[in-house]
Amino acid sequence: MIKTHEIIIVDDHLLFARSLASLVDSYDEYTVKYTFQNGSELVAKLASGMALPAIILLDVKMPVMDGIATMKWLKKYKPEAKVIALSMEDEEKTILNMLRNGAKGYLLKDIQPSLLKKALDTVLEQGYFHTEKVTTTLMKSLDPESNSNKEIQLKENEIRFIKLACEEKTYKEIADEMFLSPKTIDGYRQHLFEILGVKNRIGLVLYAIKNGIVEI
Amino acid sequence: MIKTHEIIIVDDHLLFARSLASLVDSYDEYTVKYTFQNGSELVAKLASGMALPAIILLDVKMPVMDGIATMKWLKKYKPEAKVIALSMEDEEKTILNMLRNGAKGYLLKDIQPSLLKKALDTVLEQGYFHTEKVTTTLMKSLDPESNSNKEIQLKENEIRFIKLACEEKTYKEIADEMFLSPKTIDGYRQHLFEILGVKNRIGLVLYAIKNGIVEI
DNA sequence: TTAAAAAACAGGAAAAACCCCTTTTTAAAA
DNA sequence: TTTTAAAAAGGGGTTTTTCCTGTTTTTTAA
Repeated sequence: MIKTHEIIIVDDHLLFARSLASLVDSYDEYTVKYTFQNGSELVAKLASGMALPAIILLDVKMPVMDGIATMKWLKKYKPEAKVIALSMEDEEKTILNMLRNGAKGYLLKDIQPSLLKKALDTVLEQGYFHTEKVTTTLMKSLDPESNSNKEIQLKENEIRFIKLACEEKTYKEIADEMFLSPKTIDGYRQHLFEILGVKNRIGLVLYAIKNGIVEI
Repeated sequence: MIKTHEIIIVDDHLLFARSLASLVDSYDEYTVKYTFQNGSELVAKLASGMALPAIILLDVKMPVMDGIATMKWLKKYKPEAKVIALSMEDEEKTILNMLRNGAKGYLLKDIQPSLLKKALDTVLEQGYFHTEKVTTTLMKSLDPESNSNKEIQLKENEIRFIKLACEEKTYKEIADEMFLSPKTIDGYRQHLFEILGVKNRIGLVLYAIKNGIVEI
């Protein structure tokens, strides 16, 4: 009797999710148990007692509850979960963020399908799987020369401010909307310029977009 | 004997392409003949005499030769091709562009997989298939009231200016870089604010990003 | 060639953004 | 309870952006 490993897929693009399920199901050793459209659905199920599958294939970019948020939850409540992150982008920061939160592997969606199979097998056998690309990124991040290694932690209000700053509003209007003094807003602005290394509001907007703080 | 219709999939994300193939192959009536990673590969094959498949599933956003470029080629050399566009984004402009170039259907990748089956069936039977979303977009674009129908044509210099405005530069610096008077730059600014319907430079930057004038 | 349109340029002024430095309030730690 | 640190608010200033109303120059087309 062949033992099949259960897989859960989390991806907001249903067509992709189901297609991927179809592919995974075509492997004898694996069977897709569920597909979810976002992290919340997965978390809800796990929280209500569902057993962990052998592997979770987790999309990074999702609305509602994205890959990173989901990883953080899993790290806290289900640290033994084996997660392979799936992503369109190869942004260094995102990759590191997922790995730092316990992802066992990171696959770009443009890989050869055979690599998925290999990734699944390897994660089960060895506990992790990383492509050349990810390994390189990892190495680079460990390089002390590379200064870009410290994660910037933004406060709740700062994020609220940034989001509003990415609209066509004046600081005065933002202050009103946040029920704060314009001077406080000015303080946020100044502080953010400093820690993010930007020169003006344009830089702030670009930072916000590049780092997924705002959707456009 | 069941007759199966041949499908070709074009998508740079191999994992998605193969997964989708797996899903399509699971339908009795359809079989995937090829998967290509970009428009060029498809075009090359067609140009060298390959017969058209029943339906082409064509990703919109691809490197090398994207969906729109591919549609333009097909419109010219293989106008009888039945193409269903696949896309992540529901940007009105892109949808219209694909349809204008002869796509028979436009599916967002977050649809229910069952809808794909329906789309394939319908395109074969009726020649086209459109979801509610696309129909609405179409209607809106035909509505003469909707002013958003006239494509905004930007001048060379305006585009140069916009690109620089998306960096952390002052208008003075931009003027220097373009060898123009700051007053001319101010004229560009004012004119662009008007025709693009934005209130300030932030709006301009957002417009530029949304419309692919700048890469971020 | 000439009239019209578009592009470049300007003066002046208000509004907004940006900057530095201080004080008050709040929250947490010793 | 006192000390400390951070968040919020303020004072007062410079620079940049934005806006309005023009003129001059260049380009386009009749």
